[in-house]
Amino acid sequence: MSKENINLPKTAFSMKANLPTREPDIINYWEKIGLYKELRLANKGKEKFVLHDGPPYANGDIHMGTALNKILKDIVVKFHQMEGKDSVYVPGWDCHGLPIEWKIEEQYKKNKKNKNEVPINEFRKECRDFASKWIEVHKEQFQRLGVIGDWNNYYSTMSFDAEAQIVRELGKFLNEGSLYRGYKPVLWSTVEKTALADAEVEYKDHKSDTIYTSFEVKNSKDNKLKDVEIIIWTTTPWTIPANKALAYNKNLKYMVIKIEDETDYKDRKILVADALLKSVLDECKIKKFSKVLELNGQNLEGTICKHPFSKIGFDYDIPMLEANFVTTEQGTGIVHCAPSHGPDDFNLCLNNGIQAIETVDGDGKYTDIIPLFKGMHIFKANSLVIEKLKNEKNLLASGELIHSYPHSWRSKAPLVHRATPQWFISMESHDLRKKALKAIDDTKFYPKKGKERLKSMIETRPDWCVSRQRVWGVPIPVFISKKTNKVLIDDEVTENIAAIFEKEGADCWFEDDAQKFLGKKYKSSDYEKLNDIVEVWFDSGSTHSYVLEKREDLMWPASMYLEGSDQHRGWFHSSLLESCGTRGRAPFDSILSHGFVVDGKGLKMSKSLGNIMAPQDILKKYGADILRIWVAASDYAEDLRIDKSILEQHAESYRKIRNTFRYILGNIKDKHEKVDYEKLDPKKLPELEQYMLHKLYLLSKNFNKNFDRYNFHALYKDILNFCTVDLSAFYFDIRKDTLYCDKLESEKRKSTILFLNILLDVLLKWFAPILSFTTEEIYSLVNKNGKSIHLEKFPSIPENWKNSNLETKWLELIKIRDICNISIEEKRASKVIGSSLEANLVIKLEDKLIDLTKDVDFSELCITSNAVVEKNISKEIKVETLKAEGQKCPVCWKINKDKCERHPLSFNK
RNA sequence: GGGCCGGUAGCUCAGUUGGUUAGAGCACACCCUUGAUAAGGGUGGGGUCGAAAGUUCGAGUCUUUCUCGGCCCA
Repeated sequence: MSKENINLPKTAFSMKANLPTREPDIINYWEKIGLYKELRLANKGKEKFVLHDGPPYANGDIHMGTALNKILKDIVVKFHQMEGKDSVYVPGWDCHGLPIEWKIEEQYKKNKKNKNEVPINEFRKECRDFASKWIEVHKEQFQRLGVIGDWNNYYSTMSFDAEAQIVRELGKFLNEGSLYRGYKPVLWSTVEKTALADAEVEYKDHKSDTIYTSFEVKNSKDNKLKDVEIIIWTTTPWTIPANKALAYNKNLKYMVIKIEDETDYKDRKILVADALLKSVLDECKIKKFSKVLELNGQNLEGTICKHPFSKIGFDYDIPMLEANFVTTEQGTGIVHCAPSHGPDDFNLCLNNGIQAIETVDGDGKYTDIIPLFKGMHIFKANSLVIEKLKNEKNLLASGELIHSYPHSWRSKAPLVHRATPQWFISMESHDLRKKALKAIDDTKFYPKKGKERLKSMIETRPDWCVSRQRVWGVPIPVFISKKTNKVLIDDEVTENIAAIFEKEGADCWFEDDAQKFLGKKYKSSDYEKLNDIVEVWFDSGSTHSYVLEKREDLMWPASMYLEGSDQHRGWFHSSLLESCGTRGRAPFDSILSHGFVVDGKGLKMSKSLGNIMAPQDILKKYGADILRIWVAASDYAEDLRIDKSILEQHAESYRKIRNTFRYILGNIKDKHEKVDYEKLDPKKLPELEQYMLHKLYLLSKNFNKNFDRYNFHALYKDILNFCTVDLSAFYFDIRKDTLYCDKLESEKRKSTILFLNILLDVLLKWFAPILSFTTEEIYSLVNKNGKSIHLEKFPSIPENWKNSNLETKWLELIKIRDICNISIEEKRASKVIGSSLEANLVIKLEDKLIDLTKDVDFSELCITSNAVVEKNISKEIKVETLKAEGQKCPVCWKINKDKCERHPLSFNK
């Protein structure tokens, strides 16, 4: 029997996807038809959805994290697009900042060039070129992922209009008075007279002087603490003159002992942590003593002490403050705090209203505010401090220690923490914290836990330090009066600077005459021009002002910001503060945050573990659609695992989806007929198709629900399961007989083809935001209109596809079918039959089920040659499988005693 | 070290306010098919719900401790 009498599927849609080579062609196609422009044109005037792109740093190839972020953004944007909104996506890049400065400096090092000898703007130009280069690389890489956006009109934080607007934004804080000058410790090299970033620091061994000294209690809630002396240990005696506080841990136990040795400390009572008592006794060579008192850390609350130099010019109160950074690893369990010389000290003091001040100048010499020591270099001060402590009888012990200590990567000189003048935005002066907390309440978070995370950070964060002593960034546009030392506050000057930057960029700030920026109102000789730059979080935190507000195609506030969960402290945070400070509300209506990409075991990716996966490699091996499936199928609320086997699994699912489409396309012979859903009368279709329409109805309900909650992994799983369970293993399997063996004119076959057309339409659209390439491949196969699947809208499934009664019935039928399958399998296992078409079924049902199934042909449902239903007295469903006897029809392969009813002629040949 | 979040079959995920023998798909095993064919179908095995203790008639779900992992901070 030849095969010309049956309708076998035929399609140009290949089983093998070949995504790595096919996808770039599709990108070219999108480019050719100007897809992004088409999208804007087609949706002009519709309600906008603006996902504002958090700018990645323009430095280095993209990694899995960036790929995840961009794909997730693209999926969200496309969903809203197909929902019927004008869903605009403008990508951007973060360009200023230290990492790029390093890269250029590294190049200098290689070429034996000295940064300090290069004119600043030459250096800045190299930074700019470097960032530009990486923007181009990123653009290619992002587009390769299938991300659709305004790639030709992207934004960057280093464009002239951005630099200008950043100045204006900072000007708003300056003019309202919430931007102020304060002091903050930074790692400082007294040799190079410059601040160093963490990455410029090398740790190596250093010999330090160590001391144990004492702070006498002046006041305490606890009377027993009167005349007790608090002992501290430090490796930087030179910071003692800058001491402002002592820190204790409320969870530690402390001990007061009375020293009885014949020393300066004879009969004095000292306090140390219980856990460190032994080591203190040891180190300070205390032989004879008696225990006086044991107390909990919390009893130290509110205690005020005297400085060990209180009699020689340091007569001020030293409060004891609670801090969890105090440990019992070494020392005494009490930490001496100099807010100008340590980040911990600084933060603790700041939270308790003690400001850092400039105690040491850039050369490393004490400033005038330090009595006794002013003008002295700090590294020479240790011995003097020790001598004075000894004189004051407040030196319990001294020694030396070799330990790991920060050094400059250039000069190799030891570094110190030094309070330097910095610019801060106050959290309180203009209620910034309050406004930001209110804004968080008004924002929707996906997942919900993001809200608490951001909130707790805003609640406790200190004032925002926005200045950096660096080169590659936007200058802080501030002048300080030489006479009064006051900051010049004048809107006109700020605007003048902004206007100049807009025209020529910010470089001119460093080289042009200050008069140019001051205008005619002020004389440049009266003012000092600040040379600090704005920290990059302020740059990117202001994108809403120079991107969302300025561009016609966007809107303020954005519908959504979507970033990794680390951005709760980063971009979400800085954007929120900047916008609340200048506009009183958040620049976003909602925040979607995703977890981090980790390896298959849940460990973070690192070079040392050798578990890094590069998106480039995945694209080469699997293609972007597989990566997109991975994104869609993973729960972004948690960390996302990825490894070879996980990708392999998704590639397997992809094949299932691809074959689902291939089955449809093959049977409709690549000719898609549009179906008018509203005009379709389900009742005119066979029940199986009616039931499948009902399934689509349910699926669409879930689809919408999951989309509303941005639950993509549930949404994807639903459609995937529909393809495998309801289509491949059920509907497709059953309808093969009709499609292959029924006449083309048969109503049943026509209904099947009609349903396949509906399926193609619905599945293509539902999958499009995720499988952007494959759906496009199919779309252009069946539509030669030069359009794109991404210009389509999601189908709206009519209410009359819903048929709950039918569902109840068909769930029963499927239950019976399952039992039939078990029965068939038994016969197959015992080698009575092979194919299910070699079976005849005898199904025994109770009356109720017989009624329900009277018009049902189980041989069709179970793909057997024959099936009869008989009455069963009990409720149990019983199925017997018999070997079908007779002749196999050469067309439909059903076995009949008589000639095949459908194909009687086939036997003659 | 601190704050926050998380750990359910090999994998990706479901498991309402605590309530039958903890589910799905994939993967796996075996079988069938050779008219979706580097496809398709059927059946089946697989989990001490990270660990321990507690509350309860009853805990994957509540509490505590521990452990492992992630992000942020120090």
